[in-house]
Amino acid sequence: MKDKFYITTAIAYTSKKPHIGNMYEIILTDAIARYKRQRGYDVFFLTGTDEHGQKIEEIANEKGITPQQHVDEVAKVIRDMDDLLDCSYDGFIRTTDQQHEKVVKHIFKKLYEQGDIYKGSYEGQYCIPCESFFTESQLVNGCCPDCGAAVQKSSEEAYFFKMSKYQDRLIQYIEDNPNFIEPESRKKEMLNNFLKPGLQDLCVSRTSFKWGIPVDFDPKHVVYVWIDALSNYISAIGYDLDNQSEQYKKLWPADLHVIGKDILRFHTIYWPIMLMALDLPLPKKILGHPWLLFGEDKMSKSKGNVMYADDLAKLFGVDSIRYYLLSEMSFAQDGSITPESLITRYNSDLANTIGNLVNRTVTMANKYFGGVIADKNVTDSFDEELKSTCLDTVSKFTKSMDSYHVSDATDAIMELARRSNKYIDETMPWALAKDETKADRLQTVLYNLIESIRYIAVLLKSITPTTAEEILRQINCTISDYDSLQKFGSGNISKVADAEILFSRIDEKEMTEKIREIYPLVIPQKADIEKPKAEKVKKEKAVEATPGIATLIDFDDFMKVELRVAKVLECEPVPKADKLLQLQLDDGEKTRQVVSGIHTWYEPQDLIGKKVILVSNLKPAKLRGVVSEGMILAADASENDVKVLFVDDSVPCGAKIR
RNA sequence: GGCGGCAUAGCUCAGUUGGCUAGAGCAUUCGGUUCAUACCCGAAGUGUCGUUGGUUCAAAUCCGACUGCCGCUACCA
Repeated sequence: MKDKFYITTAIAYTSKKPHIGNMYEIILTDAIARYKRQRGYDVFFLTGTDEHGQKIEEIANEKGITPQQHVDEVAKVIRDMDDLLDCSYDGFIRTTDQQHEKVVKHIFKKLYEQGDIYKGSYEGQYCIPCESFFTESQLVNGCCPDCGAAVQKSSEEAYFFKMSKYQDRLIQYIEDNPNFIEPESRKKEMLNNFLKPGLQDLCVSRTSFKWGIPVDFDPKHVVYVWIDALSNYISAIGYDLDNQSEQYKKLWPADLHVIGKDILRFHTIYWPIMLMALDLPLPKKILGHPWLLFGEDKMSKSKGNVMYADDLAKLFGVDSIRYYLLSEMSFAQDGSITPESLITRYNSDLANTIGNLVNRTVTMANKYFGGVIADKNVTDSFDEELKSTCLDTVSKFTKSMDSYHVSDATDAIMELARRSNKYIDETMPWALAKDETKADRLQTVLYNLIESIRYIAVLLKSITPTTAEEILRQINCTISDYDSLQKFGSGNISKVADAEILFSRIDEKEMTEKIREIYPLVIPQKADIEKPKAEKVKKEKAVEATPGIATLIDFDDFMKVELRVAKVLECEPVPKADKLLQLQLDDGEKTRQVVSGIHTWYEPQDLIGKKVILVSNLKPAKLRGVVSEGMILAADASENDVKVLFVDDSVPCGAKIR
């Protein structure tokens, strides 16, 4: 009986059309799924869409349609894109599916009834586009640190999940299963930043919007994103608390969740804890993949550097896009897409190396023998090397795919293609063709070549499925199972079809123009090319000018900072914080509150009645929930000591310092 | 501030448990070839393997310090 392999992508948020970088995840997952099928696994590949939340509600309102209409539209766009890119998913879940909603309600209720979820209240700054809450200190200029949109203060009744209850069990699990989180560095982040310091309870419901799954027993709440979205992995395969489907019993636990590095925390902490609370086994592995950047920047609409897979597929072909993403993205490091690199990789790898290899070989077979292929067993020393490269390639490919290092696997295929091209030069078929007595040798050479091309085709099945089939068609081969790669010569090929070009070479200038037509901002204009260099020089100069000290600033820059003398009226520690003191200051006009991280060195009585220097025009911020309207100046007296700068008592409060 | 990662040829990166003249792809130059999509093959390369101490018969590879970049995070203000 076949082993099962249950693999998932994260579900895509139905706010807008996904860009090329967003599609990397499902292509990666698809390559792994196809590979596992090739290896004989009974694969179930799940993907889908995350369709709830305030942002969807707002977009629908703006468009004057219902949220359901909106998500129906976008879910279709996403699914069409998946289909276009040949993603061979077996299941497609939408979080608006009735069955999913039912399961989520049940899960929420069960967790509430067993005391893992309790009612409390939530306060924070909420970014609607990102669907996330932020603390004051996370904000950048008072706006969302991710997208830069304005945030709004929200405080509302909410349900919370008691995360801390399970944290020790989870730490234990992660330590017992060292490969649970990959890449390794991400595991350390999770452990050191969240688990070891102690988990905060997680807010799991909202009342500020309606577009979500209502909480059964308290319908003014809707289930907030995590319980809703994460449950898809079990609801999609028929989990339902007390009545679990056969499919669920077969598939769970998942073998691999493929997700973006940005949502690792939710998949490696909250999701496992939810499962523990439900008394279900944990997934076997979470793979946090890197991002595809545009050049060195994150893709975003506002930067104008967004490209879409459907546009690019029209220009380059679906398999070229798949190949590009899979070969360009390494296991743990962010990858990069630019029109130039896309064209270069296409030409050098697909057109010149693989495409040309197939074309020249099949052409020769037709030219010299009318397409007939046979192993006449007239060998030479070159042959053995080619054969062993074929076998080595299989084992390298296998090893890489088994550990999900897909770009290493594509490298292995390219190596074989290069080796095969070299074999042609070594054996010089065109020279053999001139000598009739060498016809058998020539047959053998072509046979070996076609067989090594078969290896390439079979291995390409998971990477570029259409191309793989096309190559097999041209070499007229039906034996393409993975096991047939065990032994060189298993292809049993006797006659090839006509040669047809797989990837025609692209003219760089022409293609660059075509891309510029679609994405005018993506191709840098001449003026922009000089710019980054200039900036770099500038930066270096600034550093040079002031060795060891910060960059020099203008007087005007300094005058932007308003410093005033203020008197400490009251001072007390901030509750639940051991480094923070909360001060009430007289700034000459009014009393203002400042929070300072100096409790380590000062007790309240050391400060009360003293006069200090206040940065009075600092944007207010919240620290540990307490508003701070400015900061007081202190000096790093030594590595581990801080001294507050006190001012002579004769200086009046509010006096300006300059 | 805390935790983690990375610094190798012009560019993008490989370098397994320390071992002979440090590798690949792309780009560059030169040569070869003509079956093929001006393609392929070969050669030339350039490298103080971030800086600096140390361990060792031997270090890009191990340890310490420093510098720079990146990621995560915070009771930084």
